[in-house]
Amino acid sequence: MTTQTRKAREVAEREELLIDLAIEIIEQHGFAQLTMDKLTARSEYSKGTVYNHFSSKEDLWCALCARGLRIQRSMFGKLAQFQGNSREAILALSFGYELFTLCYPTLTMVSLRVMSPAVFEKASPARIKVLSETEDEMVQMLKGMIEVAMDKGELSRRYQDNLYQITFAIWAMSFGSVTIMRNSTPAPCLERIDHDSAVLTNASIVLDGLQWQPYSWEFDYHASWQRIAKEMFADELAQLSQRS
Amino acid sequence: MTTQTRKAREVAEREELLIDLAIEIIEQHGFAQLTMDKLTARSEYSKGTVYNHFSSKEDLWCALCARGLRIQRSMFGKLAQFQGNSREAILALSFGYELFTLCYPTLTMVSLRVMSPAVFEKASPARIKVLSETEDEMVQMLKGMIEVAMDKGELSRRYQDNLYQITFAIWAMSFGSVTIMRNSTPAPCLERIDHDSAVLTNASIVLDGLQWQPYSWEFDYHASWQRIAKEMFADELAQLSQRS
DNA sequence: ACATTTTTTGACGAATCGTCACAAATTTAG
DNA sequence: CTAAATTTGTGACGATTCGTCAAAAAATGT
Repeated sequence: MTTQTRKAREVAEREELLIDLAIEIIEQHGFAQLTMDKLTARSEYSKGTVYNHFSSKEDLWCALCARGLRIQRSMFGKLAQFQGNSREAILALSFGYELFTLCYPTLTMVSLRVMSPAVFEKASPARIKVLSETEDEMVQMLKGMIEVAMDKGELSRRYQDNLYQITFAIWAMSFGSVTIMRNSTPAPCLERIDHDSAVLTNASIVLDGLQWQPYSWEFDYHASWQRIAKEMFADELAQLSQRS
Repeated sequence: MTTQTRKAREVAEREELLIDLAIEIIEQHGFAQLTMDKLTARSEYSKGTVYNHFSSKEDLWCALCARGLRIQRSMFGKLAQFQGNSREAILALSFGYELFTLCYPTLTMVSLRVMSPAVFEKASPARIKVLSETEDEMVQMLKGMIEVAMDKGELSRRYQDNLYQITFAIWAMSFGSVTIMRNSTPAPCLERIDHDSAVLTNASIVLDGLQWQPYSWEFDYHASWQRIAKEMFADELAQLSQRS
């Protein structure tokens, strides 16, 4: 079955290439300019071939979204090796998520757009399966950290009956903070908060609320935040500051 | 200047009518089916007239979003009269926001879609101004509650230097929770949490983290949640349960 | 009653989506 | 190695959609 696998690999490679081109289009001309015709024109294939990969425009969006989730997963994997107490490990994840949105604003915006039943209905089932599986892998990583923290006695057992509720709280706060800060309408109140530390502050509030020790007043988590940046993401941050 | 004001009123009324029709279209045929042509066809006016109201499709979206914010503001105003301690008052706001997303899923979806620079760039400045002003009014209400709570000694002064950070934390958590729960891809982990109490739980975590007393273990906020439902939104909830 | 200004109209061009009959390439069979 | 069968790729096409604009209709002022 070598020809089978070779063919399949070629198709997969072409799909990655098409996704790269789609991202290029968005970054150069904006989200609205991503059309199937333009993607076709930029590739060396024809419309029919592009439609062989993506059953619809919405399916293409989901493919972009899946790419974003894959990048996030790899960042999370890297972060899991961070040396520190269990609370710092969670902060590292929040840091990673915010950094992702800064490094890949395009993919972030796409994810936001994709989050709607209307899109899921038009995307292919296979694509949606990949999406939810990748997302779940990350949730499982987070859940693992929570279990470890509880075993070590650093996290209160008050919510032990539904660990998923804890993952949800952390996830919702990170997502909400970043999404409002980066995508919302220019609201006066948003100008009054410190964008650099807002995610750290909000994460700290949640972790304090979960009675996850050491509390924010017992430990210098600002130092942790900076250590995460320096030890885990020196490259990404250098690249980011160079860009702006 | 009676003719002037009469004319202006007629225009405003027609605009509200057009927005009603747009919502009808979305609810009957889905978001993607809302086109300027269809809106024109459903109205008794012509395309040019519709474009006199909404400079572009994006501007129409923002108008829908503004309608949603106006409804939220009126719900918030009603909630501000809720009798209870200062923490319960904040819970009432969270309750109101969740109820809004349940009562008006269409407008909620629109708000999510609108949150992107690409849309704001194509919308008219006047429309955006209305949006950010309405949003700010609600933030100010929230801020007022925070100040009262601090004065009464129910809320720790630890974050008193940037009250907006507190409003942001509460807002981000409510928004994040509701958005992920209602719009996200069907993730396995989401099926494991109790959708009815997730917003209350998450809000409680944040308020505990802010050291907002009485703490969640000192007071029965589930009872408050039900009281808010019964005293403030009996009508809306009855209507809602009847629908499903 | 007539001129001027404002509002409304709908046909139009450009651009987009997704399809499908056909062409090219690849695989299989003899 | 050749021919049939199957898979893969092509791009013209119909159906929609967006936003514009010259011309018509209505409203206003004199």
